[in-house]
Amino acid sequence: MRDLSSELLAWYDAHAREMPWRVAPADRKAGVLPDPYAVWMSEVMLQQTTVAAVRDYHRKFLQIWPTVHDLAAADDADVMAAWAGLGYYARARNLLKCARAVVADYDGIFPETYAELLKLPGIGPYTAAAVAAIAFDRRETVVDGNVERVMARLHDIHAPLPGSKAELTARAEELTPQDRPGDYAQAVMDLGATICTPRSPACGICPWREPCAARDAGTAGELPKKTPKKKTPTRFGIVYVARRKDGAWLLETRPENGLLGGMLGWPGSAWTDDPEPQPPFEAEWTELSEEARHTFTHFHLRLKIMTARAGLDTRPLRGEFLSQGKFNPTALPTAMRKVFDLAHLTLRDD
DNA sequence: TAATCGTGGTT
DNA sequence: TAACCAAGATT
Repeated sequence: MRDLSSELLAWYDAHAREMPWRVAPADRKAGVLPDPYAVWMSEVMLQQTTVAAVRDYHRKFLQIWPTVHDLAAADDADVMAAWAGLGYYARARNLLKCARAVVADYDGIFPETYAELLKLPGIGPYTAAAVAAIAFDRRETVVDGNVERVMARLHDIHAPLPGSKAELTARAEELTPQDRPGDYAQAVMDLGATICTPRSPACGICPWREPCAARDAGTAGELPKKTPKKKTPTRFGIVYVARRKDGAWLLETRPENGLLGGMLGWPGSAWTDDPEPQPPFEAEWTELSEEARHTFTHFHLRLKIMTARAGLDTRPLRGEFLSQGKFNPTALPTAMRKVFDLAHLTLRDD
């Protein structure tokens, strides 16, 4: 039986992608391991998110909060504001919970085992394996979208995801080597990201082209199969953008759970087929000519924007006025940011 | 188990 | 343009 993992590691030694939080294979061979905090941070940010999108956020977080102690002591609102734009905001809430748990329960030292990591907030099967393997070089098997795709092709597995996940995981586990499991984990993912891509895989230059069953069968480009998803519906909503004469904006912190949970946003209606108007205070609300459009994972959203001026004595039913200096539009999630971009000109300073 | 949860880039 | 896709976790 050929040593597939060794062949992939040889490829990785020459072709590893460069990432700020990653220790290059040559340095790892010299005994260097990365900062577990930086690795954990990167893996959480990389959940369903591209490396390109993560880079700047990772740099920013490490600069503002260099250690897990710093992050654990941070204000919730500051962390959510720093995460704004990256999406999947439950990750940011769990990031903070996890940092506080590591400080409180582990004296600020990240646990090294899969089982212990898995107990922490925001750390699931993938991230627990990734941190254990990459930060501590433990023999754990990462199974992300890349690994699923590579295994489906290597073994020419046509059963559709997500049902085939267990089998793909088993195939991945039996390939994980005792030596350099951390580099191996990163190697499979690099392979999937750069060679064994979803469409038009570069089989001609793949280090696993010879043992690859799908390459042999000519089915690589159509794997892995996935059960079809239903198309995304459209929901509607009404948002209210109000500004006080002193320049303050009316905003609210959204509930912890649910869509955009814990993030700053404009008060407004629920997002439904036919939303009910819910002005946050009595006023002459003016409808903006253009609506804000945004697409989430599972629905399209169209927001009608109402604007009004508020008096200094206005007491809103919901939200609170944030002074000009305290309100930073970059702290808004993208959907709310689009509303601001459309509305702020009509409410500009007098 | 299946639905929920963002965003930006690619095809 | 619409669908697809990205180093998934949670409930």
